Amino acid sequence: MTADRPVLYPDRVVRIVNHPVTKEQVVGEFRCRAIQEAAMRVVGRKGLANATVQEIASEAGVAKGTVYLYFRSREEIIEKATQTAVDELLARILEAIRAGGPFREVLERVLTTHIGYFDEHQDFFRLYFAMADGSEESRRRRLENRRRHVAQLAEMVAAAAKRGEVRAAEPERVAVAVAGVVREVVFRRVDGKSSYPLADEVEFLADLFCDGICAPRRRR
Amino acid sequence: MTADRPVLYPDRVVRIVNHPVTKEQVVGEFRCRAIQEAAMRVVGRKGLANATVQEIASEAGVAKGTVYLYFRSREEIIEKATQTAVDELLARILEAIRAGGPFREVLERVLTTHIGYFDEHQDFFRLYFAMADGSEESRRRRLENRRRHVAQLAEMVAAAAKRGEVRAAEPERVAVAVAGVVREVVFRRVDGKSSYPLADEVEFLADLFCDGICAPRRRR
Amino acid sequence: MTADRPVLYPDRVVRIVNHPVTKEQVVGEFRCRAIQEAAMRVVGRKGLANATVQEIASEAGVAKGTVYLYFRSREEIIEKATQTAVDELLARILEAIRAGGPFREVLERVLTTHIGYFDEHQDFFRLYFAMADGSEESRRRRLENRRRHVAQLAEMVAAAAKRGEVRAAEPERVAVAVAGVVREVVFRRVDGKSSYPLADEVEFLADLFCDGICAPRRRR
Amino acid sequence: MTADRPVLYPDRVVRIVNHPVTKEQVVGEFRCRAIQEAAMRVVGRKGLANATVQEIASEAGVAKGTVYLYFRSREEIIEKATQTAVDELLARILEAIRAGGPFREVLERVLTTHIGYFDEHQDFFRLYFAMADGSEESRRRRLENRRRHVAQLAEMVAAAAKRGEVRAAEPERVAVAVAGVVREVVFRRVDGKSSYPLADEVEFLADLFCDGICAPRRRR
DNA sequence: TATGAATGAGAATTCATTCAT
DNA sequence: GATGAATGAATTCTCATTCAT
Repeated sequence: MTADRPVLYPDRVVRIVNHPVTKEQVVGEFRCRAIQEAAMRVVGRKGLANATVQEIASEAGVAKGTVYLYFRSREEIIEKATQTAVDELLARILEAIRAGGPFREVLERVLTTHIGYFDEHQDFFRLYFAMADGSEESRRRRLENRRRHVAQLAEMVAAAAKRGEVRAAEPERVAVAVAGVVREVVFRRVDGKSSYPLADEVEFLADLFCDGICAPRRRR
Repeated sequence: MTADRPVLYPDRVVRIVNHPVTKEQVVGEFRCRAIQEAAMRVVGRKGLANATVQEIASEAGVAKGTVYLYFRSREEIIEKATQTAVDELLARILEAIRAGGPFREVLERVLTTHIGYFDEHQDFFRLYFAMADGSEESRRRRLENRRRHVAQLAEMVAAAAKRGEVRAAEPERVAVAVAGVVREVVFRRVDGKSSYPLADEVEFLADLFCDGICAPRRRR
Repeated sequence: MTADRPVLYPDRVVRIVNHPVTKEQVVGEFRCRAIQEAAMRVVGRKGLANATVQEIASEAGVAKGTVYLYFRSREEIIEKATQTAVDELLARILEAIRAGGPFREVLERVLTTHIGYFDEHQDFFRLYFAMADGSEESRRRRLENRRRHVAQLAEMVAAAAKRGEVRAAEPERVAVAVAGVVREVVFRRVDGKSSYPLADEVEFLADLFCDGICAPRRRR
Repeated sequence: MTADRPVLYPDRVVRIVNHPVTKEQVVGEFRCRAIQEAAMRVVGRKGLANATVQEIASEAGVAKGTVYLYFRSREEIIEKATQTAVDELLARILEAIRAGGPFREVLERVLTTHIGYFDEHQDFFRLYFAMADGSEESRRRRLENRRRHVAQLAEMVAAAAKRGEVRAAEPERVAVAVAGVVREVVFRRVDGKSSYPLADEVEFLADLFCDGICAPRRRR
């Protein structure tokens, strides 16, 4: 998990299989991953519109034609690469939520996870934040991801509301706000405009969401 | 000011001139505006990368070549269209800030202005929020607009802090948060995912930023 | 006849007309000439392929549309401009030939006239020497001009042969050689590669054609 | 070596290699050559300005895009095609000069080589004699070729002068004259205006340059 | 399977020509 | 007549995708 080569899949994958995995499958999965990661690095460098299949292939160390053995089209590469990384990100956030604890603690863990993920996988953010320039299908997928993301955050808020830790009203809207703020903060961090330590960033945002800015600081 | 045809310039323009404006100038300005607006609609429909000069021209009701009488390149169309609208948006937000009053009131006015602007000019949001894949110049311009936007919001917060209405700390970070939340909310509104009345949306966000979500609702 | 503005027509034109020339005709001819001269200057500056109608029009001080009142197409402008200048050049050479005298004298006069014409009308040479990139018609015209040119020179040689001043054989081939050498010399002069005084250039070439390079210099 | 398909490279290429040439290299070189030759034929037919990449590609029997696998731009095709052929031509002329012998003999060999080359590669002459309308770089290249050509001829004259075979004065100017005459003669031959046998053409020109036209024919 | 040469649809841009004013 | 805005055909170049080896 170096900064140089984002790993799209969870670090440890437990395979529960009863028939052996053929070498072809292993190689195939390895290629898929390599191409997706290459796509991300290229998009990170050049932007979505300027990421050519040729450059992605070169970056992945394969020939251009090979890419089409694993993906049907350029769009599919982008799509799958995004999806793989989003799934990973949302899985981590979910984990952070499920770990439980007081709301403030959970919120901080979620923010840390989220912002930290982008600190680590800077190449990914261009993909994640690109407006849907692609097909209708692609657009739909992005919206669905957004929905899942908001739903997770809303679950976190709703749970806290049930416990009486936060005002009960409209967890989804709060979730939207959190997502928006994180996006903007990540943008500034990746773009080099801001370089607060992660913990500091998280504390500031947790304060903001918990207490607003009108009240005097309550804790810590 | 229909949704169909965003107007890029202030609604009422008072011309104080003593020498008449030639017809050519008027036609020229009209064409420029028509092309910019067409560009916005096409980008709104197809996304930035898929907006071709041909389609922009058709949308504007002119031939492809005509576009190049008014703009040097596709990039310039996009650039100018974005800039015209951003200038207009930021001018309105600034006005909302300068009108003064208690923080909560100012904040609500700003949110209303901002979100309302995008409600009115839905086509514009893809341009405003697009990652800049283009030239270095284009990238710089976008960052500069972002900077201006945040600076305005920060000024609002700083003024309130001076008056003791909000916690003094770090107006710029608050500004970034506000910008992020508004972006996300606008995205959902334009995308049809959310249809709260504008006033409701504003009140919710104002509450959030003023009091956070941990305290019980304080006012209203 | 300034270097700045080559005049395509003989300096003094004696009109033998019995009905008055209307103002329209005068203006018309003036415009025609202005446009042709402009075309030459532009071609001289930019090359044939890069000389646009717009730039020719601007150079001539008229609007683009006006050009089409006097010429049917860009090609016709180029065609006519070339033709006018070629006619002028050939007329001068003919004059130089017709003035008579010993061969050597006539040859020198012709060379002086020819090379001198291009020294004066440097803009013209690009047109004159351009290979026929245009239509079949245009190609034919150029060949015809070449033929006339060679025929004139051949007449000069033939006359001298008749007088026994030069070897009788094949005046046309000699004429071709003279035309070729002049073209090359002019090219170098205009291109700035060579800057011998005109008289010197002429003397060298006259020596070459009269005596070859094997014999010792005979005269002067 | 048909008139239909000028061969840009020397007829017999002796490859002294100890590692095998890959098939890719061979195919690549073949394509390069095919495209260059196609370019020449198209320029020969349509003129430099009217030779489009599409037509060159079709003539070469490949798709438009293929051309760009081997050349960076239309200009480069033209440039390289010209250069390859010019290098070949000048190499042959140099060989003719270096073979030595009495001036008259060398001159005849050079003229035979030069005119003969264009008799064989008629398509090439439009490229060789075209004015350079293109980039500064392209212009420079053409001048440099011209310079090399003249320098070679001048060397020939200078050597003869040293041996006392010709008047010593100004070999370069003589060289320019020779170049000019050859150009013109080639032009007429290619254009179908003249169809003297090559040997006859050469003898006539050799006579002209050696003895001029005033003296009675001295030899043969 | 892997390759990368070949393809050709499609994009931006230019400019000769037309035509309403 | 004169103008210059408008047009759109034509051109160069790119790049996703295919396919023979």
